[in-house]
Amino acid sequence: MEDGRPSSSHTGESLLFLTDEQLRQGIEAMFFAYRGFTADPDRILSDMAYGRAHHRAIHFINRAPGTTVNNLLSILGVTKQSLNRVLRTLIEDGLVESRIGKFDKRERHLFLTEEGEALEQKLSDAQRARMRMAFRDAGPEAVAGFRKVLEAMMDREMRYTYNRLRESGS
Amino acid sequence: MEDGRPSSSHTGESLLFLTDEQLRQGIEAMFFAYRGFTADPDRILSDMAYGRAHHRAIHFINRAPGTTVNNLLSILGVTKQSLNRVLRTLIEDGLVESRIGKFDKRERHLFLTEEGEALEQKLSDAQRARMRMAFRDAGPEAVAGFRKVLEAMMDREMRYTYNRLRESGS
DNA sequence: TTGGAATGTCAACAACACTGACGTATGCTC
DNA sequence: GAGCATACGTCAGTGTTGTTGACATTCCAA
Repeated sequence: MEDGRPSSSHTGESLLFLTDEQLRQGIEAMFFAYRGFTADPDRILSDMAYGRAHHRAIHFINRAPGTTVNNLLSILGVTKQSLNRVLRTLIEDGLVESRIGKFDKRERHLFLTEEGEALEQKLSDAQRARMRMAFRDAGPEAVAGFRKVLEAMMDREMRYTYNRLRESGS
Repeated sequence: MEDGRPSSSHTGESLLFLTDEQLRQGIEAMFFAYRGFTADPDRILSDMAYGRAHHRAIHFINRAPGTTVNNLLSILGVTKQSLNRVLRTLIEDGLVESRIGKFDKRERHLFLTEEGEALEQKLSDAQRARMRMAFRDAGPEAVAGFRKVLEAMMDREMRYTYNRLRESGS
C-alpha cells in the first residue's frame, strides 16, 4: 500500500487518504484507540462502585468548577435523569458538593471536594500517562494532526463546547 | 498558553505538547470526537432493534469474512455471552450466516448475507462520510498524525489486531 | 398572580456489559 | 478407546448507563 509511486502525482498523493480503505482504517483506529483511552480509568473505577459516567462527571466538574447542572448536561450529552443518578451518589459519597446559586437560587453549582479532587487526580494521572506516552511516541507534528482531525470529526455544538473549555482551561 | 517565547528554545517548542493542559485537551478531544464518530450509525440503528454492539459485529464480520467466533471475540474484547446475544439476533434476522468449520467442525465461520451487507453498507456509508469530511478538512499530513497518535494509544494486543486487519484489508 | 425555567425525583424499561455454571460436539494425545 | 482440552452455545443473575414519561418544587419575571 502507500501507493509506491515515486510521489510524482500530486493529486494522487493528496487524495489517497480519502480512499474507502483508508477511511475504514481510520474508523478502526478510532475504535481500538478509544478502548485504550478508557482502559486505565476503567480499571481503577471497577474496584469502586463507580463507572465511566462518574469519571466523566468528575472530569468536567474539575475542569469547570462551579458549573451548573444544566451546563454539565449539555457537555455530557445525556438526560438529566441519567446525570442525576450519578451526581447523587457522588454527592452522597462526599466527592462532589452542590451549592445553591447565589443569584439564581434554582441553579446548583458543582464543585469537587478534597476527596473528589483526589480521585480526579488519580484517574486523570492514569489517562494522561497514556496520552503522554502516545504524544511522545508520535511527535509534535502528529499531535497537531491528531487534534485537527478529531476537531473536524465533532458535531458543531461539541466543537463549540470543546473550544470554550480550551479557552477557559489554559 | 502557547508559551509566548519567540520560538527560540527548541526543546521548549517540541515539549509543549506534553504539558498537562495539552494532555487534558487531547483527552477532551477524544471524548467529543468519539461522540461524533458514533452519532450517525447510532441514529440509523435506533430506528431498528439494533445497537452499537450489532454495528461492531457487522463491521468486523464484513472486514474479515469467515472469521471464527473466538477470533471476533478477541477483536471486540467482550465476553462470549455478550457477543452471543448479539450474534443470535443477527443470525435469526438473516443478516449473518454461521457455517460449521470445514477442517475443525467445532468452529463457526461468520459471513454477512446480502441483507447483512446492505446494512453494513448503510452504516459504514454514514460513518465514512463523516470520516471523509474530517480527513478532507484536516488534510493529508494531519491524517497521518491522527493515525500515528491513535496507534500509539492502543494496547499492545489491540495494535497487533489493528495492524493484522490493515494488512488483510488493503 | 400566572407562566415558564431549572432542578429533582419516581417508575419503567432497554442495551450492553459482566460472572458463574453447565452442556454438547469435536479434536488431540496418551 | 479414554481422558482432557477447545470451541461454542445457553441459562440465570447482576450492574452501569442510557432512555421516556410524569410530576413536584422552587424561583424568577412579566
